[in-house]
Amino acid sequence: MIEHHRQHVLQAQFEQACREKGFKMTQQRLEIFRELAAASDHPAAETIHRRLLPKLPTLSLDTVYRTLSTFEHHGLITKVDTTESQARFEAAGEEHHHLICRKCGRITDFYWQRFDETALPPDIDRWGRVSKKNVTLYGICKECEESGGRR
Amino acid sequence: MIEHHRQHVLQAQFEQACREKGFKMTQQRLEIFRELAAASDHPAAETIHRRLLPKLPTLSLDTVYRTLSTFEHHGLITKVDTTESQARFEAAGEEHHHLICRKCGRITDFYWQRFDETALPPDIDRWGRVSKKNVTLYGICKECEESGGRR
DNA sequence: TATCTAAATAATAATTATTATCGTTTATGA
DNA sequence: TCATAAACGATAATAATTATTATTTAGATA
Ligand SMILES: [Mn+2]
Ligand SMILES: [Mn+2]
Ligand SMILES: [Zn+2]
Ligand SMILES: [Zn+2]
Repeated sequence: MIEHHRQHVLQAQFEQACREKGFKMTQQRLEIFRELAAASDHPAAETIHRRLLPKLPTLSLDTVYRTLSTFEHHGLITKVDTTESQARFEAAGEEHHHLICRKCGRITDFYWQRFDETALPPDIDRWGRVSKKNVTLYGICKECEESGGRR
Repeated sequence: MIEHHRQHVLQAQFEQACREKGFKMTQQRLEIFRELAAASDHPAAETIHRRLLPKLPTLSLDTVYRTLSTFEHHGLITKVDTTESQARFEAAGEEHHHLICRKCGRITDFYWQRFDETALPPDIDRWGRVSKKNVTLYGICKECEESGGRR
């Protein structure tokens, strides 16, 4: 099936990345990467750990943290800007931005090409060199507006 | 002097806010608020505590945390979006945005009226109601570029 | 394919950031 | 001044993350 094929391609790409970056391709790393590539909800380390336990029953939470840290340092994934205490992660991909619901805490992607193409205010140059620009919108999502909210 | 007068006005405004919100005006709260209103570096709770100890030697770190939480719930201050583990705070003021240096970690304000006035992408409406929009720019500041960095 | 070794893992302990508990102090209103 | 609920400080507890270490394993080599 298509899904099956996609998995295969993803795995090949990941193996390639490991070879390039010079780190070992382990089952744990592959599954953590897969999980993050498939997720759209910017999971925390604990969430990833919980989701993978059925498939990798011996996986330690520490390994999840270590692996996420490794991936981040090599640019395969990024941490999301939040005001929460738990770090939230996502696979590095196309430039995009985030909507955060103040009630349920869900973090949703959105794309905004007009913004991506807009030049920064000129005085930014005096500050230094900018390499990434993020927009975060806070508000209340439709689901929470209608019901009374908490995830 | 002018500085002295400003302090006085600030204190009056703060006392007013306490009365309105219905919470007690204590020395601790006043000093924490003052410190945050004067700071431009988005200090963490511990930083505020350290700065106030000379003036309030019995101030507990716990009180700083509790007070910041109170202020935040009443909209007097806000947490800053970061990927750090420590929460960083600022007094609520004019709409503005942040530059974060990847090397030294300093968070600098910048203003961008063009952005503030720009309409959001239309499909955002389907998500819900947005009440705040933040831009965060990541990069390397001039100081770090020139020297070798770390705060 | 069997062997070797540095890197990675899991278990555990430690650290860091934040919040809760509780007895004492204090701001505020009668 | 007095009463009282709110806030404080000391301390303990919890939550999130990182360090330590003995064991396992990916990947290189013979
Ligand atoms: Mn995202
Ligand atoms: Mn700011
Ligand atoms: Zn919501
Ligand atoms: Zn810097």
